[in-house]
Amino acid sequence: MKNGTLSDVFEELLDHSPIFENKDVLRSTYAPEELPHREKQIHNIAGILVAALRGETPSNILIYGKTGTGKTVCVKYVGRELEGFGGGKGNACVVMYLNCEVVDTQYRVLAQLARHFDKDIPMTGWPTDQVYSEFKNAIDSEDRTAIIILDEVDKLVKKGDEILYNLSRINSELKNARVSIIGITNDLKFLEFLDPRVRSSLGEDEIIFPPYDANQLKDILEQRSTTGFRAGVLNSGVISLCSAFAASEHGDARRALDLLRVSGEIAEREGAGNVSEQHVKLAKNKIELDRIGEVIKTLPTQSKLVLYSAILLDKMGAVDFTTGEVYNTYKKLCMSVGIDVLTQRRVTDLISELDMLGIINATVVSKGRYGRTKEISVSVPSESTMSVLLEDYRLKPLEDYASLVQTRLQ
DNA sequence: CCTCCACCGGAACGTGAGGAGT
DNA sequence: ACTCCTCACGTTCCGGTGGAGG
Repeated sequence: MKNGTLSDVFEELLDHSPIFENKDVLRSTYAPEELPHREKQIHNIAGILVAALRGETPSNILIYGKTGTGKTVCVKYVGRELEGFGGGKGNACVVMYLNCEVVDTQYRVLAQLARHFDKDIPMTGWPTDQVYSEFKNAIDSEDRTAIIILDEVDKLVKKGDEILYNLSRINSELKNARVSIIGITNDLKFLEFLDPRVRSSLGEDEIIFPPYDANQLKDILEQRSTTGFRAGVLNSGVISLCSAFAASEHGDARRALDLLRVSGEIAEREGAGNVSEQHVKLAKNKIELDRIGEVIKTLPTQSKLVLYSAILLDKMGAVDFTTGEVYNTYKKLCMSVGIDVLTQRRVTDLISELDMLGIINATVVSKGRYGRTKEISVSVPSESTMSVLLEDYRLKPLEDYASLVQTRLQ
């Protein structure tokens, strides 16, 4: 009987999410039919790529823009349309998308491209030349235009720009097919590191994607929310608030969408019938906390110890404490963990770094007769931060220490 | 008004890892 | 295999300082 009721619950939740109609729409990876405020850029790209439909070689394109400005989604969109259109008109177009953060070497890029034409290329073992000619033959076997999209192309260049050089010259070795390259990057300085020959050929055309402003973000969120959420669950100010938060950062649409989706998730978990501005604030907090947690996890051990000392002091009831106090507890911690003790000079630097990251608050104050120091307070929740810190195996011995403080408090 | 605390923070230097060049 | 260079991380040394208390 119990099982029966439980599966009813699953059934209920599966079929009728009270909040979401289709959550995938609210992910930044989803490609919608319409891309608001990118008409100009899409038009530009299409204008360049249309040459492919006439059987000519389109110019290579370099696309700039910060994260979350819609570069990838726009290029993919134009690519899809082009492929579909070209098939109907008899001028075949092949669009290949590669994310260079994943495929980050010459060999892998070529192998991936060749596999697109159903070639069997082993993960490793072949000489790169052979993979190159395999790809060349495959592509040249028909009269067609191939468009290669290299996303995050700056990642590829870090390991040598030979591949870009080869690809940009491949047209002179082909008889039937034509190749054009679209590079996408968010690193504006990346061109400087490039071989001049590659630079001029890759950057025949350049398109810039500016960040979105709050109103544009609002349009994007509104458009997605109509299919993403059930009708009427969003309170009136929710979308404005999400876009305002995201716009005040970098105009990052990815952030805005995350914020909206997480707000919905929180509302859903609460069992609320609709999403309120309060949920957005909670979501902003959650996202921020996740970010901070990530930062803390990747801190160097010494910084973790310093932070741990600060949290201990905080838990012992001190509201503000000084560099000296932190340093003293830090020294004790180092002893009990068996890690070298750094000098106070160095620790002040670490404290400043933690301050910069927004994990602690440190301001210099003068206490007159009693010297001049930094007043420090912790600005993250101590319990959860402590457990994140204890995940580090080098800090394991401190678990006892933590419970010791706990008992002393009682 | 002067003193003097308890630290701040700049400068120069040491060290070892990792990359480029040859 | 070798040197050379850079870079991050730390140390040593030390001049500097806001303001409570005398």
